[in-house]
Amino acid sequence: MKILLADDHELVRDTISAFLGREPGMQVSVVGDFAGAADRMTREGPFDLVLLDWGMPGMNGLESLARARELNFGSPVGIISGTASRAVAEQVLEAGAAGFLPKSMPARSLVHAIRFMAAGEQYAPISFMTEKEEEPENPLAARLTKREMEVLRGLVDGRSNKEIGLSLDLQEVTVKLHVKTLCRKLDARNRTHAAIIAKEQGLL
Amino acid sequence: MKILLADDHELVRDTISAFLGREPGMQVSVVGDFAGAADRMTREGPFDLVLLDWGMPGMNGLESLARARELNFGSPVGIISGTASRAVAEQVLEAGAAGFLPKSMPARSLVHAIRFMAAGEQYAPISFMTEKEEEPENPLAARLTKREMEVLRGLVDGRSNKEIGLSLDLQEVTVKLHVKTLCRKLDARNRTHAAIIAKEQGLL
DNA sequence: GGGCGGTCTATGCTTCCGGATAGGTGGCCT
DNA sequence: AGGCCACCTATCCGGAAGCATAGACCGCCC
Repeated sequence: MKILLADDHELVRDTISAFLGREPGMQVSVVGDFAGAADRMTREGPFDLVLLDWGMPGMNGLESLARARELNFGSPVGIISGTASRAVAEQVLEAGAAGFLPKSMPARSLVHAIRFMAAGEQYAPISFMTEKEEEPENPLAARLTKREMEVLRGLVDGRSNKEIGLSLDLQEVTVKLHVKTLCRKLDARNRTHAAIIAKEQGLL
Repeated sequence: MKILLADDHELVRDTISAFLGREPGMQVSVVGDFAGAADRMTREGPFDLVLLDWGMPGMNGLESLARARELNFGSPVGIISGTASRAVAEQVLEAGAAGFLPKSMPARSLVHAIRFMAAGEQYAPISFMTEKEEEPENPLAARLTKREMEVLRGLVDGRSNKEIGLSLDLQEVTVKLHVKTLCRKLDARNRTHAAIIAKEQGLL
């Protein structure tokens, strides 16, 4: 089974190909960008399965996916990504990708997924496709109440306690209370730190 | 040699650990977030080398790095990242990380790097540290002087004027001056707003 | 030399923040 | 009913932040 793996992270593609190479009958070729993948496909193709990283150089979304499918003579082309959302996954599967492999999936599933895709089936890890259904929620956000979130938004906008109180129809002291609670819950040393942490964690 | 690898991408940590596991004398433990890493270190530590992904859940920049170094009793702690810039690399090395491993490095170098770091040396791939010299300078950053940038970093860390003054060997009043100037240049209404703007613009 | 910008410091003042303490209300659950 | 929790308010205090004004040093450029 001839497989082509395209990923710009050399460390990742090396170790994955080493991992797959131990499987009997698997021959893994690796490249670091889309141009390299296209080149390999035209010269050595078609492959039984081509895996393209969604964020690699030269990779241009669905357009590149379609082009790869042409170059591979219709044989399966799957997408692999470390950051893409479920929406992207649905999009690429809709567009005819052989599968979507988030880098958060376990390695032992990878072999099965690859054989599955090479056999012409469409693959996507169930856990990934379902878990993010309605839970892009931040674990930290769950610990904050509605009021605290409103005050936090004021903090991030750099407003004073008084201003926040006015916009939320609260007394300044009450805002102070929420700010103190926020600092405790976010493990921040003061309002500025809390705002920064909120920004970093994407608590908006 | 006991190694702890913390990365939120299961596929990546599985294949890397499988790759390293073939090396004689290497025992690789893996976890998926910072909390897991902290737990392992307290219960099974110290490790000869701990590798932390820069973007994993619970990972909070230099703060987490420092905490990990404590938990590992001073034994080497390195940073691994797929996206971080050269600036981040320099920052973590400055902060005492055992090394910086971009995921774009070849796997064959990984083993050498690990043995190097476990031996107490500091490692970073030369190619990565030199090639990215071309920095897309922020237009706003050009308007800030060196001192102002230093103070700004203090702001983003949520430190008080007094603390910033101590770390930079300045009087508190002087820090206040720089903060005021920063607010004017960044068009911020106060220190918190300035810190947020700096974060959004990536002025670090 | 003179001007200018970056840097540092000082004094004095008002306002705001952070923290402690002490309550009060209403909703929800057992 | 009692307990818990989110939520709101009040008062007090020390310290920090923010602002203005003023003076000084240095390096650089015209």
